[in-house]
Amino acid sequence: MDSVKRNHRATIRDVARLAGVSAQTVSRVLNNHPDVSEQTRLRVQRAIAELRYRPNALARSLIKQASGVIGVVASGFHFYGPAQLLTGIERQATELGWQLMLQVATAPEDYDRIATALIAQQVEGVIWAYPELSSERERWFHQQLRPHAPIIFLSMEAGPDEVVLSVDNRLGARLAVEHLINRGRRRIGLISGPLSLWSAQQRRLGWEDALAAAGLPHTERQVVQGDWSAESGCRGLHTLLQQYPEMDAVFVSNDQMALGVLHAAHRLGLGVPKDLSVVGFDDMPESACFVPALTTVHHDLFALGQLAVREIDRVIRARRAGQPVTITSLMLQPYLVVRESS
Amino acid sequence: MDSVKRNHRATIRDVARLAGVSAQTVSRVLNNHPDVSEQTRLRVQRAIAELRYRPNALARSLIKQASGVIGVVASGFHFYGPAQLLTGIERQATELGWQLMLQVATAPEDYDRIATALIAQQVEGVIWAYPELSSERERWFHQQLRPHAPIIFLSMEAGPDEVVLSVDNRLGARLAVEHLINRGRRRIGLISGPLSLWSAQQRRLGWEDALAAAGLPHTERQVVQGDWSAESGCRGLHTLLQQYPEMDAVFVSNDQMALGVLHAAHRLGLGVPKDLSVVGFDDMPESACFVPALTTVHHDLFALGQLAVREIDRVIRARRAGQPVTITSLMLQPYLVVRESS
DNA sequence: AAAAGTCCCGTGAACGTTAACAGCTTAGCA
DNA sequence: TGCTAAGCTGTTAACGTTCACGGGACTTTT
Repeated sequence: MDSVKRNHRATIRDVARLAGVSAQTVSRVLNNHPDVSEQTRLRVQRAIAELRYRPNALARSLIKQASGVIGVVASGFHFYGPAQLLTGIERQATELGWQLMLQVATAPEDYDRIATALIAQQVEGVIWAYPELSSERERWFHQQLRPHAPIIFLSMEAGPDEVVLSVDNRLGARLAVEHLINRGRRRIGLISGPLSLWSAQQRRLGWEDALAAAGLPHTERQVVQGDWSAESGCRGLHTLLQQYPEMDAVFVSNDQMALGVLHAAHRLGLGVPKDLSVVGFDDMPESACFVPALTTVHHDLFALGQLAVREIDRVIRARRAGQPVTITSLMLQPYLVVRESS
Repeated sequence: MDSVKRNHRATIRDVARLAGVSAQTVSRVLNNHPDVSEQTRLRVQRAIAELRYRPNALARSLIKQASGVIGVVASGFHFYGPAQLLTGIERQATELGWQLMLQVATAPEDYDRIATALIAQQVEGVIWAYPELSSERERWFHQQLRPHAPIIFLSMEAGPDEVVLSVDNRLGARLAVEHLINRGRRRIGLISGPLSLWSAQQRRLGWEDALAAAGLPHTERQVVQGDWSAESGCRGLHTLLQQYPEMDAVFVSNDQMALGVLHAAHRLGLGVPKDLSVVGFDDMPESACFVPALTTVHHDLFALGQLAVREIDRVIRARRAGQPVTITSLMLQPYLVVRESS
């Protein structure tokens, strides 16, 4: 008798049958089209409720040629910066009604898998927040992803025809190091992040800028490369003190590594800031609670994430409407927060 | 002449036409079906490459009645625990070939929006990692989400017919407090997380367990509620010292708040562990670098996330095959890591 | 030499929704 | 009275893929 299969989700046709109307009319009710009489609308809504009908976004995407999904390529959740970025992206995306398809990259080898997945899922735009620095990147993206969906890159080198939103890492680093110089420090070390990443490289350049502007030397023995983790900051300080024993201040490329530096200094009996000044980068909320409280560079990655979504949203809407858009690259300005460690 | 629209993605039919075969044959090549001659396979693959054809996962999902997507409901990226969980989930999901549709909940008011979105996107399973403690939860889920997709809950109270994977927070807290008691401390305070969350409540119960087992009192003045942030730990210690001045040790419900406690103690001139022992919960990598290094409870949320994906994968596969599955709730055992702060 | 099996390939329908169009009714107007 | 417009509803086709089925060519078996 009952031709509806058990355990089968109700479709728009089931609703139509129950309400005694056509599928098209149900569709009109679902999409708030005006051309439906109040009486029919109510009947349809009752049928929807009774059958617990839920629209199928996949079918809708297929016919509409618009999935309502944007892809996000992130580098993980471990560190403060990426996490803040994701938070901003997520917040703005749900506010504008976009769904997020999340992809985590750990190395350039993941690019192919990620691009394939995003294209298959018909994402309408991509926010690429894996800040790798590679010469092949541009060629690759143009071939693969770009023909299918617009991309906005975050925190990387701007190439031609690419839109990149970022924080001015170089400026931030310069501010940090200038501050150390103003406090009378002259022998300033650097614990950098992985130099394959644009942000790490920019922060290093900012450190060089400040030293050069003050006529101070910057040599390889003043630099150690970490991996953003506290533990690497800890090791970094030990190595740095061996390479560069006369150091009286250190600029650390993120707050988590700076925490390791504070720890190591404490262990070694070095007073901060008396014997060694320390400045970090990120201004995580925890940094105010370090012992001693950390001087650091503040940047608003939450805002950057939000902005990225708003921009991709603009591009996508314009595309749908067949209008041309221009969005341009942009850099947010960071600033220094002075606390006890300098 | 050329009937293919400009800017239009190639479809399986375009490939078929170019290769001189039917769409079905192209489909067979794409899905590695055996019944294709080597010669045809090559012709099709050449056509795919030439047209830069990419399969449309939405169309495939629609006909296959299987989206290959699982929904993840998270509480954000700010704190160590949730971030670890997400990392484990993401890693295992890509390993098993699942796509992730990410939803962030900040309050129970978000449930409706999130469930609607996940159902619309035809997720085949849901990992619910927003650890809220609410009596209405069960009723709600049975009505809404359960009929559409299996759910695994993480870190919450197990109800009937619900599968919950979690860490034994209560045990972890008991271990921490027993350790403090073994070190001779008798007046042990608690800085808890938001008590609307199951994990925070469990940790509080573990603290009570240990005190009760040792015949020690536990009163309201020994407790302060924080919000997981370092800053709230800082404030928490101040409040707690006012309410409970004779305190000689404190169990802090997560490491980030413990950082705030260490900071506040340092500011107040309290020696840790001499005047005040501190034990945290989480064992974030940074905790080993706190000043002093933090004694804390280690739990493996990465493994928990992986496990959750493996279990939902099992359930989904069984469902597809029409087989019954039983998965059962489970608790991972945490352990104590003793460092300098106790 | 017929029957059966294997290999390879194509046809038509279906998944759940919406776009485009057509058609019917009623109202308004000259 | 006839004409136009407005309001509401239904029909058909389409989105891009796969499933179920059928069938031809060739090989093997009896």
